[in-house]
Amino acid sequence: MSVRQAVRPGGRSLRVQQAVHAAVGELIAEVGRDALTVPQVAQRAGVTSSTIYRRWGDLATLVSDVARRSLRTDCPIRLTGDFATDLAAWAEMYQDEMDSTPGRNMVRDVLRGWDGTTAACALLEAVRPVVETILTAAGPPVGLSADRVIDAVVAPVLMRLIFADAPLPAGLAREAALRVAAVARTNVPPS
Amino acid sequence: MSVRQAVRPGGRSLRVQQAVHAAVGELIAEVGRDALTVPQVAQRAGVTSSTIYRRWGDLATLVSDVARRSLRTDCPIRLTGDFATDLAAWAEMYQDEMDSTPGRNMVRDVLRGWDGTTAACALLEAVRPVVETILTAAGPPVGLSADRVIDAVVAPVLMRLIFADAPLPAGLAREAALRVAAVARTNVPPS
DNA sequence: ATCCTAACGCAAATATATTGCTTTTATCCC
DNA sequence: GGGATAAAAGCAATATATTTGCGTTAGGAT
Repeated sequence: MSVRQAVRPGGRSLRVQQAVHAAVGELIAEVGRDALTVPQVAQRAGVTSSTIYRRWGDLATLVSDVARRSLRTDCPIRLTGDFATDLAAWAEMYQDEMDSTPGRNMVRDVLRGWDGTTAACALLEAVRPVVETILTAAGPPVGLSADRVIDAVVAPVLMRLIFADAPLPAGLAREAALRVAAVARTNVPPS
Repeated sequence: MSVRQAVRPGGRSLRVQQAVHAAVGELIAEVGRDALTVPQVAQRAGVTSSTIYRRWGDLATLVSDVARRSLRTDCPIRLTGDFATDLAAWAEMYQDEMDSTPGRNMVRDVLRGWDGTTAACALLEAVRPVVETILTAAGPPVGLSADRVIDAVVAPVLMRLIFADAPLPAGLAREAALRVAAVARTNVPPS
């Protein structure tokens, strides 16, 4: 039921993994996630169903596995060194990226493969290094940890994406970023 | 695939619903969520599998449906009228309730039944009236909406519950509540 | 009381998931 | 290179779950 990281990282195992991942991507585009089945993926990838079941456990885990790999972890923001500016710019980009059709699909797919007990997924871990980069570039504001920033900026986006009925308000993440930056500034002893 | 609210709210339909819900609760306690199957639930409830498939669509939707009903929506906090005090007290209670085994299971079950497109679920809607009650009892602080409070207090709890590896830090929600209350205070013109 | 039909039961047909055993083939070690 | 080893894949039989057509039951309305 759990994804085994392929003990053998090359050769046939790798080819099978690539073929299966590609098949999932193609078929989701063709028939949609809801009509996707394991036997279908197996046939398209040229493997047997039992291979998929043994390696991934079930369809949700497989799709979740594929979805995770579409996460971008880099920070395509030009850093100015000004904390409020940098964080706001990144926050805006983050919200746009998550609140898109592929972004929402990815969140949905990752959650469907979640087993509920172990660590949820890489969704947050992909975000932390970026936030830390922005923090250190700014040198970093008093009393602000990456955790605090993620709680303030990322959490509302994810929460509303999943649980809220209404679409995300424009500027939600950007304003949260500016707010948390402003609070940090008030904590700085006024020289 | 979607939960049809029983068009007939009484009689046999109601009895079937109650029997099925009870069976789900019992069997989850006995064999665990992961070993639960539709035929098993059907047998325990004294109905046929096709009844369950036709009415709920699949197991995840059924379990999600049951989980939603275990949400408590009332506010068991004695309101003092002081915003910071009341919100902090509720936040602490909320975190404790969500960060328990039944709380985490509920979140997990609700998400597993999520179809990813429509409104996620009642998890947030159950919280909003409570926050609004606290806000109005305090009369309400300048520049603070229920949304803002939920973003600040509830979002980090839910996000970490789902996506974070580490256990919830003690006092996470309480401190977030105090922080948002403090910010609100600074917005009030100093009489 | 009688009609209407949503909801259920039954059972057959289909689809999906699991598993024991065999075969292939990376990888390791000489 | 060449052989030993075991992980990973294939195959096929089996078990389990899901879907579906059709007849039946019983709320709820007239």
